[in-house]
Amino acid sequence: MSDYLKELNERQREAVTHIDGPLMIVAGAGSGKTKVLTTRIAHLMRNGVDAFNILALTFTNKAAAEMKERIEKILGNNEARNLYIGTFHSVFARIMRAEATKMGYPSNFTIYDSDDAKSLLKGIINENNLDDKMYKPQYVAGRISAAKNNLMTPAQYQQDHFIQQEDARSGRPLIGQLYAQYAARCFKNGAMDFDDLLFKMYQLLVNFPDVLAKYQHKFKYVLIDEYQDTNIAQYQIVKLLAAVHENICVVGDDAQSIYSFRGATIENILKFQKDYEGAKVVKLEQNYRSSQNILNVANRVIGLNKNQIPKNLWTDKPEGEKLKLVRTLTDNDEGKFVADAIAEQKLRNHYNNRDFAILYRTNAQSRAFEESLRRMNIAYRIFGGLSFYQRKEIKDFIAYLRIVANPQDEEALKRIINYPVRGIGKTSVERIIIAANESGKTFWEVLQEPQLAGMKGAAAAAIEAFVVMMRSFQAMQQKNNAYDVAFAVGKHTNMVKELYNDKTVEGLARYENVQELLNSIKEYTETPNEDGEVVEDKSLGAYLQQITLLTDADKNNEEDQDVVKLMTIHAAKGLEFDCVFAVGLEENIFPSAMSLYDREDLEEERRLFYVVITRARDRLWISYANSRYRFGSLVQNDPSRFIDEVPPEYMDRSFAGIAGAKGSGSAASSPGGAARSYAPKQQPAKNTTTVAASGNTDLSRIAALNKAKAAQPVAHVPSANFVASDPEQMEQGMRVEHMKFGVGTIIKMDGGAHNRIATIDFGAGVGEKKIMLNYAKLMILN
DNA sequence: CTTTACCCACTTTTT
DNA sequence: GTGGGTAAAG
Repeated sequence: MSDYLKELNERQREAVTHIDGPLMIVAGAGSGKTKVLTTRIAHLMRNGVDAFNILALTFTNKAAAEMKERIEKILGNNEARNLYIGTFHSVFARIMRAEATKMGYPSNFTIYDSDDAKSLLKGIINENNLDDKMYKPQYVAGRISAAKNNLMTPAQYQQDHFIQQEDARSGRPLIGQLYAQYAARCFKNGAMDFDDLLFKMYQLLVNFPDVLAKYQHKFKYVLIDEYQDTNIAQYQIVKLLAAVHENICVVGDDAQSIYSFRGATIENILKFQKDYEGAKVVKLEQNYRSSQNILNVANRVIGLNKNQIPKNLWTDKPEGEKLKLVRTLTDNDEGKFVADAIAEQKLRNHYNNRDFAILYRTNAQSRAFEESLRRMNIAYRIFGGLSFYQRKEIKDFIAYLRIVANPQDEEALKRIINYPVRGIGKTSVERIIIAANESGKTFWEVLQEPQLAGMKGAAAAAIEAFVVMMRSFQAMQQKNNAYDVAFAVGKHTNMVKELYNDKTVEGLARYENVQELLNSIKEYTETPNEDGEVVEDKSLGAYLQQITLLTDADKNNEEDQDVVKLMTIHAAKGLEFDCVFAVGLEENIFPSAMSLYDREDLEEERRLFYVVITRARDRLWISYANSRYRFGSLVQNDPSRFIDEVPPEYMDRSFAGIAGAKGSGSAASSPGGAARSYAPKQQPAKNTTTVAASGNTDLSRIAALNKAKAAQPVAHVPSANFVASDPEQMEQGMRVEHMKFGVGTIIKMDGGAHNRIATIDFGAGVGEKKIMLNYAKLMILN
């Protein structure tokens, strides 16, 4: 085990064996960055540093898990479990859990994900009677997020001239006010959003010197992965934590900085040497991943960017295959082409599914590939997109648990107070919110005394029943574990039963998802604490805080499933694959339409292109479609400008026609294939579409007319003496008159005592209708 | 109060 | 094409 140093090259070893003092590792793509980080941590421990004194921060849970695993492997014991390794967010959440009460938060504080944050913000925008077209929650959330990532309080935001000017110019001068209200409401709800985990952490360290001292002392060695992606808040926190010992090691690659939209600033890595005088700098420039050809392309592409630390990435691997550029007619053809190519490569070069990745710019692009892979019977898995925990049914279920752990959580309450339906509707909720805002009480407190909000009768009774139920769950929490509470919630709210009774396909999936959630909670509570000294917090509160920070990619780490992987390029950073399909290389997609007009933005897109190129070990395809469906309609985009930045000598061009099209070969060999259009087959198609189109307009007009006629109830003029009768008296067989539907016969009665529903046959033209007697006006005729 | 039927906005990228 | 939000009917 002690020969781990032998597996390193000279530069790597230099970085690993540097123990005390600041160290910056500039690690090019595929240069063994993770290996260096993990080996360095193992080396520290070998040299007497206690695992408890090492903090390693990453950006994804996956990276953290991988590091931990690899360190364990090097060390050959389980000392690694005492390390503090995790994402910025999860490590800070863990610390905040211990320290939150100092800041006035409950230790069971809720973590709001972006959906929670947006819905809270939306409510606030409405309360202020602002136009949510102008004040789009997403936009406002973005401004607030940026402020927090720059460590700016609401007061500072409102006093900052530049920002005020910006907001005024964009026609949204009140954002500062919204920020203040949003922050106050989060606090009242006992909740932190993702940005707060950083922002509040910073405030904690600044405002409580004893806390700062404690963690400075604890974390004698600090390591930061992907330093180029840190934002101001992360940068300042790290600076504070490392200030005493200055045993800080950062690893990064400016060429792979792709998170500036999240406030990351490349400045942090560029000024490291100024921040820490005498810092040692090690450059890792040997690439162990990609073939010569792939690397050449990557180097040329990134060379077009102006801002960068000079590097010379090289490899001693063979030249390898050229890149393949593929043009298809449509997005569906692109999907088909990729699936075909995978099938072919598997046969010809003995690859497995797991050796392939399909990488795209936006999550929405996955559909065509899913369909074609499924058709070809190729196993795949999509990473990212909607995470398991963002599904409606899961969020609903978790909302209950959140209230149990933290009754202040208004967002969770609003979410489920009437789900499953229990007769607490919109007006009741509005009243409660108003009462809560006026009295300064929390939503939950108002629920305790619904009379104060002017509630009475059925609504008040429903609220009371709801409160009693929630209290019983909260009482359970004291004695029972998270799973027992969750099980009771599923049972007593009727949620599980309701989903079970929904026999539609989606209903079934929802039911299964909830079962899966319950299972995962069970697993969480039953997994015994690891035998190291670290006693993991198994409470409901800890569970909830943890899962909010989980991404889909983290959920199952069954790495070895033999599946093709589909994900965004962002999600693929740090990963590598034998064969990579970089798809959707079209203007407005990649580079994104949002980045076309700003040099900095465009350079970030180019870095993204660099990232996708450098994911590939052996083979790389680049594809684009002439036209594709976006927002449900067909659009055409030019080929991406990045295609022209690939030196032609490293790239083969081809054209993938429609499946089975004989023209595919000839098109591929024709000159300037990429620019050539596929004309011949389009002539007849054009004709048919025109014919169909003209026919369509008439048809659809007629259909629309018919529909309008049918939808309009047959004009029935109510009798002059029409008086609504008492619904209590209505029974099967009676003849009744309806205000709109006319005269009919009650053929069936159902529904509960207070919600009777009559099925009435109104005869030809109207037919049978189900009428809720409480609301419809009917007159008994007999 | 609840359900349904339209209408619209949505697409960068993530903790 | 989708999912969420709103208006009108039940």
